[in-house]
Amino acid sequence: MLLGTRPVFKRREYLRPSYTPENLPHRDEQIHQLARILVAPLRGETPSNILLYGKPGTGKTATVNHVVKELEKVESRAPMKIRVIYVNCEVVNTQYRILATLSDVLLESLKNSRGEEFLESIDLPSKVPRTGWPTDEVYKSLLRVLDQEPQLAVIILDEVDKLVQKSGDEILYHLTRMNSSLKSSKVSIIGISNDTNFLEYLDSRVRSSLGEEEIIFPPYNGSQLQDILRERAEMSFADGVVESGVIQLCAANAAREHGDARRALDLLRVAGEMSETDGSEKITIGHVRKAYERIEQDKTVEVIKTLPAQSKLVLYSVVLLAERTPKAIVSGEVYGVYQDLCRKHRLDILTPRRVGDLISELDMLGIITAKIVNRGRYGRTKEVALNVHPIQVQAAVQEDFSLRGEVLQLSAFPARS
DNA sequence: AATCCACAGGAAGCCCGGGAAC
DNA sequence: GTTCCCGGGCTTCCTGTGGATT
Repeated sequence: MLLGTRPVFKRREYLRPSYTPENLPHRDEQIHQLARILVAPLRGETPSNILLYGKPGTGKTATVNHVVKELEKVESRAPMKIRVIYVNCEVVNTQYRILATLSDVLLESLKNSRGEEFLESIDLPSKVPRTGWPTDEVYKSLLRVLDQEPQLAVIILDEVDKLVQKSGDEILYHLTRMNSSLKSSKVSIIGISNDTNFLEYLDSRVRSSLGEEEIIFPPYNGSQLQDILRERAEMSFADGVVESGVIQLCAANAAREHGDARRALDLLRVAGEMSETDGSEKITIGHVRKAYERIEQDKTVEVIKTLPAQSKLVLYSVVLLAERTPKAIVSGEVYGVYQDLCRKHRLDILTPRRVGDLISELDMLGIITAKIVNRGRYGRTKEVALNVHPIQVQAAVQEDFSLRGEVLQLSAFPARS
């Protein structure tokens, strides 16, 4: 930031995805629904399991966090303890580890309130080992800890769809039926899913118990996104720095992308950062455009970075050829350069067959375009064109490929005839 | 009309790591 | 612990393609 320039940001963190706002515009209905369901067991009713679903960035996690905070505020007046356990199933993604995580959290809090000796006296460990126990043993100990003191355990399973994809729905079956095995405590499961068709993958018994209550989060539309952005902009930026039209543009962009509020907020934040590096005192529509490009670019670099080494090499071969010649690039040439690269870096050389598949995969990802052409006498082949800027590829490939400072020179390859 | 280039892309099977079952 | 099974990455082998060339 330049000296003497007024800072654009007041509190940048309010625009970060990790921040949960006090106020969630256009989610009142969902908040009330969720709160109503969660409060019921405190009045003695059997808790329901809840499934929340909606596209990414529609405020599912934020809503849950919000309601949970409210719930914890009223805990002192509630007839039983309220324990909220959050599990992100993308990280903790096996049956065993989920059960172990849940047990550990509960054991920890029991240890804090009653002391370690108490745990020993009733033959409970202070921690479930990361591996080693039979799964049903962990399950039994979870039930026992829960019943040590009357409590309402709210188990939040974020990204459950990922869990089911990876480990099946058995764990959900057990979790949703825990209430019938508990004497004094109650359990409420909240599943959060990005996948709207998620329920269809489930066993019918699980489906009916997890989907007892469903809350749907529709995508935000343009004007709703504007409301959200305006509120956050107010909190994050200095007064009057956001030029008119900026909010609208950010909202419109995100509305096109399935009403993803996270995307919209990112866009606004990056636009702010853009104006900051410009040394500007205002955030303009131009900054939003730049921010958009930047985010798109970062996305492709990210995709390339996560490619397997061999694919990177193939892609890099295309880049080298594209820089070398304006002519159409043909798969055979790509393979030639690829071989050279492999030899140079002492990597195994894959067969042309496999490299052909890798080229197709890159095509699917949109990084390159490959189309089949018949060149008569000169055979049938694939013409390959690069869809991203060579610089982006270099940035992504060279970093972790450990090209060991040995920058690949174009001159290292013989000119093609 | 026949030929032939330079591959595309299907089928089958190998190899290996990881998880489940015994 | 061992065995079994599965899936993904990869190779080998193969057949197919269609227009420029002969």
